[in-house]
This record gives sequence, structure tokens and C-alpha cells, in this order.
Amino acid sequence: MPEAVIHSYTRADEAFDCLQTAIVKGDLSPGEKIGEVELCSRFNLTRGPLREALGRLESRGLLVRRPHAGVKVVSVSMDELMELYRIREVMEGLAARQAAERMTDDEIAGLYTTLDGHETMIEKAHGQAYYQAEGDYDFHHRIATGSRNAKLAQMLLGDLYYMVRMYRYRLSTASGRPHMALGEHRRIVEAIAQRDGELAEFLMKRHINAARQNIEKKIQEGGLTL
Amino acid sequence: MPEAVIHSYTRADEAFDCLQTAIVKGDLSPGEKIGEVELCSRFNLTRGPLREALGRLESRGLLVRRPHAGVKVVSVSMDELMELYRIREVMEGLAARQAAERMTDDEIAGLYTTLDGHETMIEKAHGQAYYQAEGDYDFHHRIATGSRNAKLAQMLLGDLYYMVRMYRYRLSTASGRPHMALGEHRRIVEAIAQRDGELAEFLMKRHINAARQNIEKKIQEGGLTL
DNA sequence: ACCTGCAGGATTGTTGACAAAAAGATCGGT
DNA sequence: ACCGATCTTTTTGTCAACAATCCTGCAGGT
Repeated sequence: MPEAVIHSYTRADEAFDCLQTAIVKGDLSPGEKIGEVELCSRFNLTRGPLREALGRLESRGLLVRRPHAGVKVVSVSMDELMELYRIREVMEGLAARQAAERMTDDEIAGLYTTLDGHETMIEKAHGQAYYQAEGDYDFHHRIATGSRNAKLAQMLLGDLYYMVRMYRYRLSTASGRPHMALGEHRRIVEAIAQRDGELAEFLMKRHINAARQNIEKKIQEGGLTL
Repeated sequence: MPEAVIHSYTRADEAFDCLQTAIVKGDLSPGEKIGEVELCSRFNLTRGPLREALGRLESRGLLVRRPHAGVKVVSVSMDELMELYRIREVMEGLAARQAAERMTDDEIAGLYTTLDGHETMIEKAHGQAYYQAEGDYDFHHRIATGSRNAKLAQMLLGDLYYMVRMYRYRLSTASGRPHMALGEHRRIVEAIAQRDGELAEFLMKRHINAARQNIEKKIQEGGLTL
């Protein structure tokens, strides 16, 4: 039992993190019905904390729970995934605008270094879309927190990203357009650096809309059943 | 023990609802530190289900919980309330646009009847801002569900509205402009009826922005300390 | 052959008690 | 008299057993 962590956070939090990452990484398939006892033995917990974590996950929409029938991982249809992107479009647009107005110079500098890191990362791992996806997440994460809007950041980072990432892993989306996305990122950062909120919002919305259309196209072509 | 309800929903759900309404109605003041046992005796529950409900409330941002120090109702500053309105602006704008594209004719007819109901309500209860607030909630509720975007509706109805309503009750906002709001509502419905998504989005964003500025002004004038 | 009803088993929901941690109070030292 | 440490008390976090509910398999009837 690796109990080295000064359990400054409670067992329920631990369970919550484990479950969340397990769902996102795909260790628990969508639609899979999972029993509480199995989960307990799997993560070395008791049912009390696990139950609490389960409730939180349900409240965040990663699990669905029917009164006496157990819980199962939420299965998002392709249409619903598209709706998720539409929500991201407007919310991250707002985040970009507020970030342009409120980010500190240090944070903007951080954005630039992040961007450079992504560039070298893409050049090295040529087709490795996975790293691109992680870099993309990092970028959007920084802007969300930079908006100085606690609830907005919470909703984006806590609710939406986990669901989107869940499908990133699954269809390893390989958004397939790393260079293009990087260029869009760079333009967004430039708009933020110039404190042009309106432009940042516009560019961000267009960026996410493009990502959505890209996935939609891939689905129709490649027949990614999801 | 009035156990007449066919508890098709579990005790934890019951606890969740009780707590949520208690917080929204102000029976639990923000910043108030509340003990678990007290809550148990207050709502006739045991600590197990209550704990689960507490976790859910925390996940939704209505409570804050420090590891061994208990839970307290979240206290939102005025700045944070303004940020909430900014989020509403973009999300409800999206909802209005999608509602214009996707609502059934029946639902649109329902919107009109709702509107008429509000009109008579306002005329009768002249200054009673409370009912106006409730009517306002009903209106936005219908549009959120009409967007046919499950996650969007969940985020609006499950996360944002409860926090906003919490402060509606507290400063009984008396948004103070019932007729103006009603007119704005009517124009939004007309745009939806004409299936003009862009216009509906624009009008909704302006509507919420106006509400936000109205509150902001009231604060600065009347010194609503919150 | 298919559907209905029932029993068995398994799983979830709930309960109460136990253990650990933090806040508050008491006592001693300076 | 004031500050600090320790002890007590309260409160939270955790655990294991109990009870209620639902799903599965089987038998019987239509």
C-alpha cells in the first residue's frame, strides 16, 4: 500500500481522482456497468468514500446512475460530442477575451514558452498526435485560468475538458492538423498579448469551430463509429 | 416519519434537494459553518447519504469543504456574481440560437403562453419583483431545454441558475425593470419563432448584459453590500 | 414456443459505531 | 498578566454489518 502521501486530501478525493483518470484514459469503457465492490478492490478503498466519489462523478456527468441498478460510464454520442464543442466555442471565446484583458505579462510570457515547447514537440514526434493533444490541453488550460473567472475555469477544466479528453484518448483523435492548430494558437496568443479581447475571442471561437468540423469530417470519412 | 413518497429516488437525492433549496432560499447563510450532525437532525437523515449529497453540492460549487474543518456555504463576492453573468451571457446566447434552430412549434407556443402569463402576473402584482424573478427563471429554463443540448442545459440549470437564484433571493434583486425585461423576452421569442438564430443569440446576450449592468448600477447606487 | 410469475442470488442503499484529526480550553511558565 | 504547550472535546473521515431492491434463472401455464 503506497501510503506515502500526507493524506492532506481525503480518501474520497483519492477515489475521485482515480475514477476520473480511469474513465478519461479509457480503463473503464463507456456503457460498461461497474459494480461498487469491484471498484473497491481495484483501488483499495471501502465503499463509503467510493460512494461519495461516485456521487461527485455523477454530478459532473461522467457517470450515470440508476437508483438500484448500479452505475455505468456515460456514453456520449457523436452528436453530443459536437454539442460539447459548441459549448466550448462560446465559453473559451469568453475565456480568451477575458484573458486578453486580465492576464499578467508573466502569464503571457508563459503562453509563448508553452507555444515554443509545442512547436519543438511537434517537429520531433512527427505524427504523434497524442503529445499534440496534451499540448493543446495545456494551452487551453492556461487561457482558462488566465481569464480570472473562477467559475468559468471550473466549468471548463472540471466539466468539459474531461469529457472531451475522454474521447481524445479513445479515437486518439489525431486532430490531424498539428501545424494548423499551432498557427491558430499563435495568432490567439498574439491577440492576447496585444490586449485585443475582441480579436482573441473571435480567433478562439474559430479555432474550436475548426477543430469541431475537423472531427466531424473525420467521422463521416473514416467511419469512426465512436 | 412521513414516508409516503415511493422513494424511487434515494435518500441521498432527497438530502441533495433539501440542501440545495435550503441554500438557495437562504436558510443557510453564506459563510456559515455548518456541522454534519446538525444537518442530519434538521433533515432527518443519517450521515451517510448526507455526506454523499455534500460531495455533490461541493462539486457543483455551492459548498466549500476544507478537509477536516467542515463545510460552509459558498460566499460569492459581487465581482464573482458579475462573472457569473458574463458566463450566462455567452451560454444563454448559444442556447437561444440553438433553440431558434431546434425548438418544436409546440414549444414555441409554450413560450408565448409563458410570456402572456408573465404579463398578467406583472400587471397584477405590481411591484412584486419576486414573481417576476420566478417568471424570468421559467423563461430561461424553457429556452435552455429547448436548445436540445443536454450538457448546455445541465450546466445552465444545474450549476449557474442555482447560484444566481441564491442571490436573487438574498437581495431580492427586484431587478426593478419588469416591463423592460418582458419586452426583451418578447423580442427574443419572436426571433426564435422566426427561426432567426443569430438574432435570438444577439438579443439574449444583450438581455443578460442589461440585467448584469442593472445589478451593477444598483450596487453602486444603493450600496447593496451583498 | 412464448410469455408470466416466482424464487434465489447478488448488489445497492442505509445504518450505526469506531478511529483520526482539528478546534478550543485549561494549565503552567515566563 | 500574557504567551505557549498540552489535553480534552467536538467533529470529521472511515469502516463493516444490516436491510431493501433489482436482476437472473426456472418452472408453469397459455
